[in-house]
Amino acid sequence: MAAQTAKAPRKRPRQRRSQQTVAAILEATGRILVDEGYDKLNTNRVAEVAGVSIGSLYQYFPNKQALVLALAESHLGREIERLAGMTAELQELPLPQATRKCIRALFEAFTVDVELHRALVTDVVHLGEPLVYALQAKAELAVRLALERRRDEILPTDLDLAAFFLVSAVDSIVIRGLTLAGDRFSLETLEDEIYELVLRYLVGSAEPT
Amino acid sequence: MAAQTAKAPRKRPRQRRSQQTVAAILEATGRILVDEGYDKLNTNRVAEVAGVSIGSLYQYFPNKQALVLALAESHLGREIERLAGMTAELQELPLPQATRKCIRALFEAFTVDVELHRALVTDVVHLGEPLVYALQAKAELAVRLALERRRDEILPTDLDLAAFFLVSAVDSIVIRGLTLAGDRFSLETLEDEIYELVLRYLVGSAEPT
Amino acid sequence: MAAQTAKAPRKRPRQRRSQQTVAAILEATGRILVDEGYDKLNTNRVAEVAGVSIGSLYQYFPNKQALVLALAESHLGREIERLAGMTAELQELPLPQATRKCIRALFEAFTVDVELHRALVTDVVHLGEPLVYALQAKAELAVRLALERRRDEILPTDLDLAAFFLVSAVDSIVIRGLTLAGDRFSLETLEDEIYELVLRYLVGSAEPT
Amino acid sequence: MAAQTAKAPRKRPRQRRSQQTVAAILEATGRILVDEGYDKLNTNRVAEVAGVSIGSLYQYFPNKQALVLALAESHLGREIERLAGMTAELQELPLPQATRKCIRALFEAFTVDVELHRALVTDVVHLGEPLVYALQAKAELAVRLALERRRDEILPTDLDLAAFFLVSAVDSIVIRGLTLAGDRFSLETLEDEIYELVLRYLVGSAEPT
DNA sequence: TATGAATGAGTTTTCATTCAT
DNA sequence: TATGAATGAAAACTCATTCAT
Repeated sequence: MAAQTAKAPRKRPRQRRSQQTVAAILEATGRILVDEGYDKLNTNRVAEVAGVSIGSLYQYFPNKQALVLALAESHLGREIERLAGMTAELQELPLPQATRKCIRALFEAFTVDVELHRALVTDVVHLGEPLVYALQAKAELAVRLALERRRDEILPTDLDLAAFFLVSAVDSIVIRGLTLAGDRFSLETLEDEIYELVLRYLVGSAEPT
Repeated sequence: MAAQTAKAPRKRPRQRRSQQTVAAILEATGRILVDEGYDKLNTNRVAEVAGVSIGSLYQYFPNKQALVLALAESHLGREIERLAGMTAELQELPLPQATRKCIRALFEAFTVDVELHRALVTDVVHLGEPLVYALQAKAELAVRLALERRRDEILPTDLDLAAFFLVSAVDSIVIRGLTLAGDRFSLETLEDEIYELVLRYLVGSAEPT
Repeated sequence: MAAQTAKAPRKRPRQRRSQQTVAAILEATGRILVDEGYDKLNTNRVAEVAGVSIGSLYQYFPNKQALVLALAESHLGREIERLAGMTAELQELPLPQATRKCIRALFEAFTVDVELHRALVTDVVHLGEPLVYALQAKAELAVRLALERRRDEILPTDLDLAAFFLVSAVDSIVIRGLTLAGDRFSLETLEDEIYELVLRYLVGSAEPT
Repeated sequence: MAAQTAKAPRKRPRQRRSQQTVAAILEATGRILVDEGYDKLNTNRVAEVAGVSIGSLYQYFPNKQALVLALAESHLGREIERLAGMTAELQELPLPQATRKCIRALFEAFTVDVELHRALVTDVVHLGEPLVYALQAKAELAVRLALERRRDEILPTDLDLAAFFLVSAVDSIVIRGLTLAGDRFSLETLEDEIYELVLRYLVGSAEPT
């Protein structure tokens, strides 16, 4: 997993024109990643698809990795935002509803662009470990906060552990449900069963929403 | 110079020396994959690390993909064997003990070489999806069989779904527990909590082993 | 994208600000040349180091060569001026004193910025050969004039040759003394020994100044 | 003058075939350097001229600089050998003859392939500073040894300084004589005058060989 | 006049794969 | 069978220069 090359973007685009360029580049990257996979992704191709010169690409991204990383950051970042926005209202609801809401939000976040999410999560994890870690950490924090407020209602006592478990289990089930087992279970089925899993883990038995 | 598409190993090594060569090549592949990632994996380097000539490598593997695939097959295969051995005895035990045993087996299977497991499951999915799928399927099958016998004792009714859930959740928690959160929780803690998670999911509450 | 061949600066900077800009650009060029060598010198970097936009750079210099050439001209020009100032008074002094004075002048001229001098004389010869040649020629002329007046006192008969020898030897000893052998000999030691060398070459033995 | 990239050759050619390849590459490098200059030198061109694939070039040289450096090493190395071979017999001769012989050897060494020497010494110094330094050091050592044996016959007392002076002066005069002043003085003229310079520096007056 | 985004030809470099020995 | 030199298509990356703003 070692990575010795600089991965940070090269320079921030200041003018409107250059922001469009960067956007076009990232979009092209995503498109290629989704359509053809990481193996087929190369900078020349990206530039071409983005309708931008290869020089422009290198003006903003020092190398291929930085490019993919920036895309991941931007995409996962948007997902994180979505989840974050939810934290507040979670506090007010009773546990079952909060759980339900949370799971649905997660689903929606991942489903905005499943294909891209999938590509990033499978092809690119090895680049974006820190990102994945950050995403996991953010999610755990939110969950932990939610759990703390209900410390008395729930079974788990080590809340760190519980948060880690919930995030890991739910996230991976969603991803695998959408990838490996993409055609075996419907989204609703998955969502409902995750709800059961979580609620039983937390309080021993699930009640209808 | 075009890449062939054949993916099967070129010939079965019959003699001892050949087997050692193949083993060395696969080991080198694994090491590079774990230490430096798929991006840095290239056949010349593999040959060098394996202490074998590039010509010899191509004697046994028609192309790069076949090489990586063979590694995945070999490693995941070993994991599958371990799990398979478990199926029989699971049937006889009461649920809690069976669960305990099952979790421990999964744990041990994945823990043989977590890093490699992780590398294969993340970096290489795009090549070895069928393999990863097979592993997951094998595991699900074992779990499913165990669940079927206790159909009446447990809450989930869709046993396919339940098996999918259990395998996915446990697998991912193990992987993340050992990698992302490697220093936050001990193996025992993880194992115990997984036990809780599973048992509650299955029967609503956990009892001591 | 083809490189033009025009080598003259594009326009004379009339206003103060322009002059500052040009100065900054030349200074940056010199700094990069000295610190990192001709290979690493590129116009974008020069502009950046100079704190000037690349567009401005091309406002004053039609191409990269013109840039480097302008630097060489400016720097070597300053050296030439120094030497020129010396010519007159050399005539009046007796040989040993004239020699002493001459060496000191050369020394001072080359010592203003040895590193830059060296960089220009080594890295850039292939561009600025005419300039280096001009410098050498100017120096030779001065020396030659001084020798002519003492034609009878000195051993060498081919004064062209002698002038060439003296300038070459002194110049190179100064440069190498300050770079390659920078820490082996002090400036005074070098100057004194050059004096010996020159005087013996001219009259067969050196006398105290 | 900073240089951060690896400059050492990549691997030693073991088989006869590969030695030929390396030789062809170096020869092509030299040819291009002489005919078109360092600016026009590029790896593709070198490979093409050498009649070798670009891949082969990179098998032996990690980058352009290493390539040029290897050429310089090989060429200057040959020159050094020539000079070194001379050291022994120098000891036996009387000073004037020894001097004469030494200068002639130097001339011959540099004249084997003047054009290449020139190219290396002008275009490439900035890469090969350590080389130039080594060459200078070797030469100084030889001269110093020769001077020591005649400590009583000569004027200079600081033999380190004297050796440094002689090597610097003679070397630079030869080089400039062959480059800047290439058409002004004949080789014989140069050689004779250098002889005068050296001998007068050493003993105050020159005698015929 | 200044700015800096954009260009793209030109170079460098990699690496899967072949093949002579 | 083993070796490792050679190949070259393809990818990565640079940088002098232009031009819209």
